[in-house]
Amino acid sequence: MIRPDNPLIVQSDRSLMLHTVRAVVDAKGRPVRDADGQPLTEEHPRFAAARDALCAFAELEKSPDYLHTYRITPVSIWNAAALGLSAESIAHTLDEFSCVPVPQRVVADIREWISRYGLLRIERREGSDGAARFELVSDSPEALREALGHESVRKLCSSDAQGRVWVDPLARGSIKQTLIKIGYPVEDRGGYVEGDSLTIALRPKTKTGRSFALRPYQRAAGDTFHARGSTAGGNGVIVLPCGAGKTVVGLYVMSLVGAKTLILTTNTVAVRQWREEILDKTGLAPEQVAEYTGDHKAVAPVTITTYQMLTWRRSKSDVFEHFELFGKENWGLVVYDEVHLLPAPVFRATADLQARRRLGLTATLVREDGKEDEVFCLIGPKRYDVPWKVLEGQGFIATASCTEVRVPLDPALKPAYVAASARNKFRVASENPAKTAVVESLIAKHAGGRILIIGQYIDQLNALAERLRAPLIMGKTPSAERERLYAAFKSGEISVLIVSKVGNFAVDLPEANVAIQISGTFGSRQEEAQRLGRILRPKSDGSAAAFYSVVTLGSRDQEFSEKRQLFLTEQGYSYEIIEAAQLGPAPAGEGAP
DNA sequence: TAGACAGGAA
DNA sequence: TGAAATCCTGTCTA
Repeated sequence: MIRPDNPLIVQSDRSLMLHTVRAVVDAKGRPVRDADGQPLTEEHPRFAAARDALCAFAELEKSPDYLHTYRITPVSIWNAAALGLSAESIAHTLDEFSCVPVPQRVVADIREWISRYGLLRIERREGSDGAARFELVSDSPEALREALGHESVRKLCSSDAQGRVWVDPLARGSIKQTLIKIGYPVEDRGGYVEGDSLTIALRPKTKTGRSFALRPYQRAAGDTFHARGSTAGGNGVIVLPCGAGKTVVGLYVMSLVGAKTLILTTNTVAVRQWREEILDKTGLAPEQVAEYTGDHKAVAPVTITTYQMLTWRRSKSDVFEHFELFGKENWGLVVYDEVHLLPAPVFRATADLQARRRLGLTATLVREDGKEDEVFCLIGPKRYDVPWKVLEGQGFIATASCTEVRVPLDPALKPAYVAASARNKFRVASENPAKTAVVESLIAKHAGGRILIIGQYIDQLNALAERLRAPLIMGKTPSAERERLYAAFKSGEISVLIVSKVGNFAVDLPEANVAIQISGTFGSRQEEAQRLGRILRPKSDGSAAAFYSVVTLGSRDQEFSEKRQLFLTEQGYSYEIIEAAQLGPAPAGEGAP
């Protein structure tokens, strides 16, 4: 059936095209034109509903102004299957929003993939000697035969005289990795070792005396993950926006599991923050919570460490000396903070950890290295997520407007840009000095606000710092100096702070309400999300936050900027695009030497 | 024993 | 695609 009022087109290559706008028509169905004779458009009335429905099983690929492109992939479908979506409900959603018939091929693919989820299962069998054995089973003999047809699978298991297939307990992870590569996401019902028990109680009041209660979505996320009585519970990933309290979800899951816990984070600042949160919000005593880092290698019932610590090697050919931490205690739960950054060697270690409960926490499942399938089979499927806009609506994160400001390339740089090799063009465009005037205009526009300026290149940031006479924090800045500047920013003593990539991680500046991005990593979607996250803490006066991305018009800078925006577009943020000229000239004298 | 800093790694 | 930041360990100083 053709329904021209619908916004979606499903193509047979499994890409989805979603119209964001439609033409405005008069009573007779003729397009309405503006004064210049251009057809008028309005937001498509079904766009928002379609976007929210699609994000459950498709990944946003491109998001130019009028037409968003999604893609359906096996992993996106399997994550949906793990959340309980059926092929019928997905097909129904596609059909509901589609303006032309949905290709049967696509529906058939979705059916095929969904049917493969859980087709192969790992089941636990108690041996006569009481030891657990793991059997690879399937309701479909052909599927099992096909899987065993692969040499790489056969290596990891053994068949007995009855034709039953036993998985080597140490290969429980690697066989799942192997099978997902050939299109069989295994459902692991092998269960978990309980680990040494440890009572972890959440306090009704924090140590600092503030009342503390789980937010509804935090409780729901933890409960869904834990889901007692189900062998499916106990592993998987919880996806929540920056600033939505992922640590608290971690604490809640720890209290539900009630066992010794190993927590892996990205850096030492995060290690300390986790420890403080645990001591502040649970009944655990300081000696029960240890930090295992370069400074201080302690192991306790709850131990927090970094990925880098675990993956450290004396030399390239050497062993990972700190992997033994995984075996130092009888852990009942392993928490992976920022699971989208999990380094490859930790995947290997995690493959051996399939008998432990595993919780991944992240703001986005998307990895720039495309290892989503490894996260899926080794940590687990997505168990819970909340769209950013939903939390915004409930007031848990601040409202934000996103604006992309396009600046022409400084004429003086044109020859350099043209002459630069493809790889250098990006840098030349990123460091476009014409961006300075835009930044000055934006600062003037938001006078009285707390403004963060975020960039990638130290030279560029240095120049800007000098011109604006604003302090700059970068990697080399000693931690004492950093803390002093952060404190001054929080107290309002300084209103403009320039940060390099250090600003991507673990900076808690709840007061910041304006962020201006002047350069960023090639096409990193999650970096953009992190940076917006910096200003999403709810403001005490409930005011909105503003995010600006300053890019050079018609350059590689602009191309990558489009890619960076994908994730936030998926979450329902739209970028208003303006030309630098619309901001008006930079205020005279501002920051002049 | 703590802090500062250099060097290497991914 | 490349630059920057981070972390680790080890050594030196006070």
